[in-house]
Amino acid sequence: MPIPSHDEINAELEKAFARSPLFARPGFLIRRLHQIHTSLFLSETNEFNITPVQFSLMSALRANGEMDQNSVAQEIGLERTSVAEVIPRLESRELLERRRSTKDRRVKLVKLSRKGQALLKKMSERVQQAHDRTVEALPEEERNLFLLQMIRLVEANNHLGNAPFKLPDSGDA
Amino acid sequence: MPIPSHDEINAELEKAFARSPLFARPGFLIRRLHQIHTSLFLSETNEFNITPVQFSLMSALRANGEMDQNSVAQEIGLERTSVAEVIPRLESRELLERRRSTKDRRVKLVKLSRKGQALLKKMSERVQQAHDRTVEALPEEERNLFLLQMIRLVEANNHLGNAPFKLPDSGDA
DNA sequence: GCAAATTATGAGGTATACCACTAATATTAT
DNA sequence: ATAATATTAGTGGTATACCTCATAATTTGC
Repeated sequence: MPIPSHDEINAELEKAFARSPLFARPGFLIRRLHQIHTSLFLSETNEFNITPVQFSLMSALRANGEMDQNSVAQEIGLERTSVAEVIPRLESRELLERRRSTKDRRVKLVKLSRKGQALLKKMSERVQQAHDRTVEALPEEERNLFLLQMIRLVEANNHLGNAPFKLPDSGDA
Repeated sequence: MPIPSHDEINAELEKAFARSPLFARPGFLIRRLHQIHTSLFLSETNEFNITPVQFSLMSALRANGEMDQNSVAQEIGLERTSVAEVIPRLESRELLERRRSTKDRRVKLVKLSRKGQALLKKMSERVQQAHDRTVEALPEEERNLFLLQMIRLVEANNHLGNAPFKLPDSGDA
């Protein structure tokens, strides 16, 4: 099945706008997609009691090893102070370890604990499921284009807000 | 300019994944898009001191007239208790009016005040700008397809967004 | 060498977003 | 008629997400 023509797209859009005028607003659709993905993620991984952001943070630590908190924030595109809230929650569950840098005593270095590594591994299949299910309703041949479009939008606007994330190579995540 | 071929899409995707492995995760991209749109919305409309959700709620009231709070929640795809938090904030600014239904004394009916209507009108151009800028980086001929894809995903998973974990038995509805 | 600027982190505040529980009212089932 | 159930709304709790301000440590400018 090919990607639909402009005429088909526009006809479908007209019908959708009739169902709800909110469908004409990208921001509304993005908010709903965010809710939906979060819901899928939590239901897939509920036995582990980990949120999407917590998982992203731990993934970044697995890929980059020990890091200071600002670098963590840049790796996952999250505001510095939000990261400072997430880390203690994971630390109290002994999924992370923290220590003061001896070179720069302002810096707190964070790394994954063995327990954290093990948890990431156990969760990975379920997490992949959650991401897959998020875009499952699109015809397969459209999914990659959709991903690419989201990437374009994120990269084009990465500078906005206080949580730009670092684009240059970041290993695995 | 036509929509790119599958080969072109896949080549671009490979390059993007090399820039950041997080780009392979729909959930990550959606979270970033949500941050980006929120940032655009707030910077476009900062003189009015209204959030995207507050604007959606007021828009629903403009479209539907007086409603009970549950209906408002369903209109904008927001959890009932979140709506119950947003409404008092708008009410205290006299943008909404609330009264008890005489027919069913449990129900609180909400509607836009004149002040609320005027504010919506004054904001509308800026809000449109925020939504436009969110998808501006896509080639024009791809924007409608992108919108339609988001609509498909939202409609296909609409049952998940409002209350994840609520009804373990159904799976539909 | 030392004040000034910068940087890393944290604390307090506001606003979604959701869950679990409660209170009040309405509906139903017997 | 009234006890059981359902519905509407609110409260308190947790977790993003971001802002402003504060604190401590480093770097810089002179």
